[in-house]
Amino acid sequence: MFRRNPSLTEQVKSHLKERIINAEFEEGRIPSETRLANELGVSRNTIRDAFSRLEIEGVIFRKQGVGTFVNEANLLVKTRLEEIVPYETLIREHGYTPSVALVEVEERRIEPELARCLNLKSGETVLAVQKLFLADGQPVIATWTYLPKRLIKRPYLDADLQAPVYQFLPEFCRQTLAYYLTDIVPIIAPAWLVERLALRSKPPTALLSFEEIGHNQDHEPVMKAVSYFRDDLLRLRLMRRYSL
Amino acid sequence: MFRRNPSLTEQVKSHLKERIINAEFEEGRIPSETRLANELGVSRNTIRDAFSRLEIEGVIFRKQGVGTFVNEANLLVKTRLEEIVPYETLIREHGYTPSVALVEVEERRIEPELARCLNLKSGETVLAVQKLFLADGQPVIATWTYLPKRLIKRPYLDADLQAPVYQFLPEFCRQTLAYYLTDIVPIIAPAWLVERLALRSKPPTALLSFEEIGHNQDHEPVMKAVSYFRDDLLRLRLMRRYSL
DNA sequence: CAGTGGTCTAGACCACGGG
DNA sequence: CCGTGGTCTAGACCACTGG
Repeated sequence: MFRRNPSLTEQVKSHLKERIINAEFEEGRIPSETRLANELGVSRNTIRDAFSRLEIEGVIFRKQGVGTFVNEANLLVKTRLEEIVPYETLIREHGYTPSVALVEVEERRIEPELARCLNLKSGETVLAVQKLFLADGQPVIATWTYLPKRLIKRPYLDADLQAPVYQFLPEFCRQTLAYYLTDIVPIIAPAWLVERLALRSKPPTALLSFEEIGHNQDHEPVMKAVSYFRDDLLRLRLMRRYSL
Repeated sequence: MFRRNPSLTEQVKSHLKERIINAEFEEGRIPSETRLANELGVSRNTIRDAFSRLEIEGVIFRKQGVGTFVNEANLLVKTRLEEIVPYETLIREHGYTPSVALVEVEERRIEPELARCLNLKSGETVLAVQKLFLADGQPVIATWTYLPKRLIKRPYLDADLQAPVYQFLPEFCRQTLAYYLTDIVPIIAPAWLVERLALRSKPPTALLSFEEIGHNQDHEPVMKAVSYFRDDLLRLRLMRRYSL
């Protein structure tokens, strides 16, 4: 039934996810682990691994002695903050058509606070990139990305900067982005943001921002990103559970 | 070496966590899975299960072909939003001594929006409870909890309401809180909050709030909670990763 | 090449929930 | 009681990394 690579577990997982999305399971009840193992021709452990991942994602839940079920509540959750997801995907999952605009690219002498975050010396320069993400043409997320000039190993075009950072970094800096450490910070929208995000409610307006330090696989900080969200259009919603 | 119950996996996990906290592993390198399995007298799968959970929590990371390591970066992260944690614990992990004050308890005729969230009829009443959490005596989190009167099966004292909701619900309502669906919303602090949280910066001040609908194990909404955070004292910081 | 983590199997027993 | 998910084992092979 399945090949190897991607792993059996991963194939079983996406197979089940598809059937869940197509609402193929009556009353949200998923067949038992033993039965699925027989049907799909894999061991029960493989089924369990796939179930575990789906459970972590919130797609299903299990009740000992009863069965495994589709988690309908999860359909309301469009965001999984623990995972890095391109903003285009986030926008699409909220039901809009995403697009990106490169607003501004400039080199800057580094500021002390940034130097501290990225372990840089005070003389260095960074590339500061401002992008704007739109949902159905409406601006919803504004981002600033700060990349130390020193890391850039190959010449690039502005168009290259329009791609997500996690694509730019390996290609032009020989760095792989492993994770962000993210601070969630509420702010009062400054004038330039009111304009950029076309905020219409009368000021002051509160906004969510993410302040993120991106780290490579050696746990060294390689970049900083700050994002501002229009929370009226893109609601950050998540599921919080006991224990898992 | 270990008894059953709690599960071997859980015991191995906390055993390792302790050794990690005590910095017993040189250069953050954790012994190989096979070696740990022999040392602790359990199967390699059990070690792997424990490792997986620690990896999800961000405590360790693994590199295929290399080894398993302590994740130092994780020490900066005090919050795991995906999990429900008592605010007292959150405050303690930020290095303060927590305390709670019950500010106000009142019964209210239900508002239309709340009725919709909790699947209530318009005639019903809810118990509205305001609490204030303090860190070293300073107010840092203000919460409102809304509980349908109808659910409360036993008489209670105000003191009972000072305990976390997930303790009150099973005891007085025969309900178990399974998860929250949480919206993260930035707001401008209204006057009562400026006073309650003793905000000193000149207004307007931006604040983070959580709007949460608590669900029981049958996925029915049973309560609503709104929390307001002083983000200057309690920073919401999290680790965002690729894929896991 | 040797050693590490990643995947998978087959089989065993336990704990829980419902009829 | 039976069927469910929860835990655990022993052993196999693969994929990757570093010397």
